[in-house]
Amino acid sequence: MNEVESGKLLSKIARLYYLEDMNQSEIAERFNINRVKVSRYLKKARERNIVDIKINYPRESYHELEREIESRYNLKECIIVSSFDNTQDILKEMASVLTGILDRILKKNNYIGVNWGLTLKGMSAYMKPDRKIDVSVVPIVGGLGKIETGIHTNSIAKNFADMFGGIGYVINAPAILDTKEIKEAILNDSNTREIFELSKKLDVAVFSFSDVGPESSYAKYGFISSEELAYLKKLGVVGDVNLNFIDEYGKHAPNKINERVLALSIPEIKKVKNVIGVAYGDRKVPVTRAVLRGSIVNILIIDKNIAEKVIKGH
Amino acid sequence: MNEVESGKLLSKIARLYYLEDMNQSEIAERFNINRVKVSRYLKKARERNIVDIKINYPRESYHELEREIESRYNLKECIIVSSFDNTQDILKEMASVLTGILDRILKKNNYIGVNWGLTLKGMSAYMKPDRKIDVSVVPIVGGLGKIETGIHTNSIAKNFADMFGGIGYVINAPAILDTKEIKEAILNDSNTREIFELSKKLDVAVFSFSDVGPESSYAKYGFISSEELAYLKKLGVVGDVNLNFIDEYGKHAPNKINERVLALSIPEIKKVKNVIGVAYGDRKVPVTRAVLRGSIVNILIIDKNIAEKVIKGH
DNA sequence: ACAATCCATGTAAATATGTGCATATTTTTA
DNA sequence: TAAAAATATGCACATATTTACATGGATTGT
Repeated sequence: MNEVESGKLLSKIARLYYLEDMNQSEIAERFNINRVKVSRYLKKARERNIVDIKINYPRESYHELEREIESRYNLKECIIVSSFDNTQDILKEMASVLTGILDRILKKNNYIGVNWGLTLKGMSAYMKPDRKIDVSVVPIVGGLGKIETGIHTNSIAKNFADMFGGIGYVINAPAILDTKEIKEAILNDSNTREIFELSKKLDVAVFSFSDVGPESSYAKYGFISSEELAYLKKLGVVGDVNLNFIDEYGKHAPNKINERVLALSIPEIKKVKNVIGVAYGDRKVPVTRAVLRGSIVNILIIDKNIAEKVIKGH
Repeated sequence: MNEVESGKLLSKIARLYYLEDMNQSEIAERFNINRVKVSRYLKKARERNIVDIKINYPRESYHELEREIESRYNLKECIIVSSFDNTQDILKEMASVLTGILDRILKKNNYIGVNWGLTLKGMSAYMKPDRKIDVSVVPIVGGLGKIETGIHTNSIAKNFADMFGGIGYVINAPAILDTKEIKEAILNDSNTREIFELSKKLDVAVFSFSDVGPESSYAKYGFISSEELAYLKKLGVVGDVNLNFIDEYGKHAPNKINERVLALSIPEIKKVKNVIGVAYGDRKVPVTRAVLRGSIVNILIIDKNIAEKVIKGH
C-alpha cells in the first residue's frame, strides 16, 4: 500500500491546503510533485471524505427545511421564520428577512412590483432598510378597498417607496370590475396601461398570496362574495396569486371572475427575475404548495408551520 | 442585524459553495450580488468559523506529532512510525515510508546520495519500490568495513540502484584515513574526486545519523576507538551526520578526527534539495534534536519514541 | 453642516485552480 | 513475452478566485 492509497499523503496535503492556507503550487513544491497532481489529490481527498466540511448555521435557523424546499422546488431561496403565536412577531421576522433580501437585491433605478393585502401592509410597518436608493415601486394589481385601510396596493407601493427611497407609482383603477368589457376599456386607458407597461421592467416582485376561504382579505372586505368563492372552490381553486386563481398544481384555473380582474398575470410575473412570495398561517398551506408546484416564485418567505406541512404533504 | 451579520447569508453561501459544488458566479447570480462579494463573504464565513473543515487522518498516524515537529523545525515532512519492540518491525515501517517518498520524489535521471550503516542496510532489505526509473546512486562518504557486511556505503548504493533501477556508483576510498595528508591526497585523486563531483548534482540525499556511544556502528566495528569517542564527547559532540560530528545545536564541532575523514560535509548536504534523515531508537534522541536544530534535514523519518522525546525535551 | 476618515463596492489585473488532450507508463490478456 | 487496454502524467489552455486599487457612500467628530 503506497502513500496515496493509505491516505497519508492525501491527508497531509489536505491539511496544508485547507487548514494552513498553503496553495497548490507551494504544496507541490514541498512534496516534489506536479502542481496538477496536488489538485487531483485534493479532489481524491474530498471524494474519500478525508476532507470533512461542516457548515455551522445560526442557531435559530431552519436551514434543513429551507434546503429541502429550495431543492425540491428549485428555488433560489427559501427563508423560514418561526411560527410565533403572535401574528405581529411573525410579521416582524418576515419584515426583517424581506428587508435583508431587498437591501441586497435592489440596485439604484430598479423597479419593484408589489401587490396588496394585510401581509404586505403588516410587514411594511416593521421594515427598516439599511440604505436609501432610488427605486420605482409599481403596483401590480388594481386597487381594492379604501386607501385608508393601508391594504390597497397604492398604499403598499407608497410605503415601500418611502422606505427604500424613490417613487411609488399609483394605479387609478379597481382590481375587480363589474364586467369583462369595462376591464378591457380600462386596460385600454393610457393611465392604467402605463402602469402595466412599467411592470414589464420589474427587477423584483413582492406579493403575498391567499386561500379562497372566509379569512382571505377579499372575503373579509367583501370584494368577492361567498357565492363566488364557493364557485371558485368548485373549480378546484386553492387560492390566488395576485388575484389570479390557481389550482393545486399552481396552474391558472380559468374562471368567470378573472375575466374582469385587473392584475399582472402569472406568465408575466414569471418573467420577473426575482419573484418573492410571502405567506404565513395555516390556511395558506395548500396555496403555498400550489405556488411552489407551479414554480411561480423563486424566493419564498414562509413560516415554519407552512414549511413543515408543505414538506410532509408531499 | 442584517443578513450578513447574523450569518444567515454567509452560511447559505458557504453551503452552496463547499457542500453543493456551486461556483462563486452561480452563487452571485442566485443571490443577486457581485461575484467578488461572494469571495469576500466566503472568506468571512471561514474567519467566523461558519465553515468548519476537518481532516480525517489515517488511524495509525501520528499526525499531530508530525505536524508539531514539521512546524517547529520547518521541515517539509516529518514521518513518524510506531516504536515497535522488534527492530525489524520498525525497519519495515521506515522502509515503506522511505519507499513512498522516494517513489514520489525521484524522477528519471535523478541523483540520489546515500551513506552507510545498519539503519540503511536494514531498511533496504524491506524496500519495494512501485516502479523502476533510471537514477544514479552516489555514495556520500568513504567506505567503512568490509563490503560483505552490507553496511558499506557501496553496498547501500548498490541496493538502492538495484531497487529503483539505475547505476550505483562506487567509492574507492576509506572514510577514515590515518592522517590529514593522506586524506588530502586521496581527495586529489581523480577516482575519488569524480564521486564527490557527482554529489554536487544530488536531488536527494538519504542518510542515517548516530550518537557517539558504544552502540554506534563505528564503535561496534571499531572504526573509531573508545578514546576517540570520549574525546569527541568532551568536545560537546552528541553524534554525527554522515561522519561530521556535531554539537547539541547541530553545528559542526571542529575536531582532530574530521580532519582525516572523507565525507560530504554538512554545508554540502544542506545544498541538496531533499535531505532525508532516518533514525530510530532511544540513543538517537539527542543527535536527532541536534540535526533538527541545525536544519540539516528537511525530511525526517523517525520513530514515535524519538519524536515524543524531541518535542518534550524542548 | 462640513470636513475628515473609514468602510463598502466594483472593476481590472494578478493569481490560482481545473480540464482536455496527447503521451507515457503500467497492467492485463492472450 | 508482446500486444492491447487501462491508467497516470504533465503541458497548455480555460476557468475560477483573489487582490489591488480607485471611487463613492456612510459615519464621526468638530
